[in-house]
Amino acid sequence: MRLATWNINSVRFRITLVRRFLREFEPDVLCLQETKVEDDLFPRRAFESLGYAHHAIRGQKGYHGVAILSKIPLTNITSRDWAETGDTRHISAELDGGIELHNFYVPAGGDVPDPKTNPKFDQKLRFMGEMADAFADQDPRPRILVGDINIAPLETDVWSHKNLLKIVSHTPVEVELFERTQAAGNWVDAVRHFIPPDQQLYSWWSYRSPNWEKADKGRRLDHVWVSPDLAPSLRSAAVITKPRGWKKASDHAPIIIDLKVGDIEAGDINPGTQAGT
DNA sequence: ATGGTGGAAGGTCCA
Repeated sequence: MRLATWNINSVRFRITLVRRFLREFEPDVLCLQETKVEDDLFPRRAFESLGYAHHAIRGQKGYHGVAILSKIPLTNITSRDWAETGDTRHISAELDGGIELHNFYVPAGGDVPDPKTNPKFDQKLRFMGEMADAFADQDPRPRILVGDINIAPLETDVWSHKNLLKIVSHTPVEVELFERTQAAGNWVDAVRHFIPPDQQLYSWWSYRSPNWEKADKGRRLDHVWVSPDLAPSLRSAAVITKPRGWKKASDHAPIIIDLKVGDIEAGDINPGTQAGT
């Protein structure tokens, strides 16, 4: 099974890029964040025509929004309001075969890394805290958590650890909370499972840096976690950097993981698609 | 201390 996650920054504005990505990389399941569209205006047909018949969509007008588009049937579709944001930042579904999939868009947190003066940062910390609690007391079962977590935890997940220590997304309080959430759910970082932590790895490059590729001032804000029972099924994982260079690109690159589950064998990711070095 | 870019909404917010 091939699973992809991508902060698309408006699914309608970038529907051509989404279709190109689906044709070139053929994931079985695609998780999107920042779809920026109400559910009844979601471009379902574009996905149906490429074989993604099963949809779990939770969106709102103009901001946020998450979606799961799948070739595999989805059941038990649910969503939750985390940290009382009132935003559409989460949707979950069960994949045929029994894997529980959670798709998150964690709040970015604003500019000032102080929960006392910046309500957005406070909300981000509470959001992550609730995520830690939510998965801590569940029975061990196959599950996958993906999304734009808006935190780059490792020193090698940012272009400069020192320069970003006080920048929201890489502050010590966020990193600590990220690690606590990961540990509470016994989550395995599927991407770092294959790409060693001493290697620089990013999934986001700001629009504000004109030559993003050459400057390469990126951060790894997007993540794929799997429950420990699924870790032996992991076959490969990669940040797919190419779509960041496409015309009208999202500022985030998609991530793909391949798993051997059931009778669906994972295809190897094409050479040359991996990020870094 | 500021601005750089981008999408969507709609004369501004959020990232």
